[in-house]
Amino acid sequence: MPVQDRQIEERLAEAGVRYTAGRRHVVSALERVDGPLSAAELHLEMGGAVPVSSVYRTLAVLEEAGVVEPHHGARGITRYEMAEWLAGHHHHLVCIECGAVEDIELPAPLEVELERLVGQVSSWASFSAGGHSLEVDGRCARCR
Amino acid sequence: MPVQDRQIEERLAEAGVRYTAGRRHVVSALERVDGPLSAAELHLEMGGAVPVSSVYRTLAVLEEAGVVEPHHGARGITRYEMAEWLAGHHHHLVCIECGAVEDIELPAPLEVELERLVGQVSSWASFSAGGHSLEVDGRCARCR
DNA sequence: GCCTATAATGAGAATCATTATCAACAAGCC
DNA sequence: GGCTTGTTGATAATGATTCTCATTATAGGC
Ligand SMILES: [Mn+2]
Ligand SMILES: [Mn+2]
Ligand SMILES: [Zn+2]
Ligand SMILES: [Zn+2]
Repeated sequence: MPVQDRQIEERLAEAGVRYTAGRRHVVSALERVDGPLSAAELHLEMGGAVPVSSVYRTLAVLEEAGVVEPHHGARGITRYEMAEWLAGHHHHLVCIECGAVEDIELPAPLEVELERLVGQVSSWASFSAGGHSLEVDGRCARCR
Repeated sequence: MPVQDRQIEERLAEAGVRYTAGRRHVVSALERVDGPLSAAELHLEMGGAVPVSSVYRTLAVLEEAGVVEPHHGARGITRYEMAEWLAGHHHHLVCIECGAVEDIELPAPLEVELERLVGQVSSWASFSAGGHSLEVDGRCARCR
């Protein structure tokens, strides 16, 4: 029961929902993989332990509580990953062939620069900026 | 018939498809608006002149030919905009409230830096990079 | 202009991800 | 144990997108 799990439990308590076995399953699957997963992919990753309809509802609950974040990809597929306050800030390599998403981290100096720019350009556009994400698309090692 | 249209005609010819009236309608609607549009939104924008099923097919043809590019948003909705070689390279401010997407341009120096980083981190990940896009999410002026 | 081959269109059916329902179930509390 | 309320899971409904196929338009060849 790592620190993370305590924080998640707490966050769900604040949201007024229980941290049930099914929800723990989904969280632990998301923690174990390295990029965002769709409901169907999660269902498989858990060996069918949690039915698809429950995966969807669980993801909605976790998103509402701020534990996971959605990522909208090709073919109308939404994948989820642990929220940034749990997984750390990062960006994505997206394969235009198979849709796989890989996490990447930028070197701190560029990240700082980006952060500064985002604030600047946002205020100029009267836009209240929350997060940001750099998406690089191309072909993954398997799809070359 | 602006320069753009010549280039598009040429590109479609290379792709071995015709630049028909319906396809011209869709292109001109996308050129006239200021953010990416979905198939349904395009259908409306054109006053129903092109049936929805044809809009979808047309967008697929235009994407295949590299004339338009998809943008994947919430609720499984895909919106299209003119490709970068026609509209210019830019990034996006995405409103988490109403879904509106606004185009932004980064200052050249940061763009150069980004480009360099994208190439670097991609080769390290055995990833063949195509384009990249920085998405900033937050609340637009209207939704504050 | 007319013919023919081929590309494109449009109405509707089919598909697929997601969401809503609702009856059965589990947890917390007295 | 009963009671209350949150949770689950099978299934139906929804909505965006894709497919099908009969019809129509277009480009050449004559
Ligand atoms: Mn990620
Ligand atoms: Mn744009
Ligand atoms: Zn791939
Ligand atoms: Zn807005």
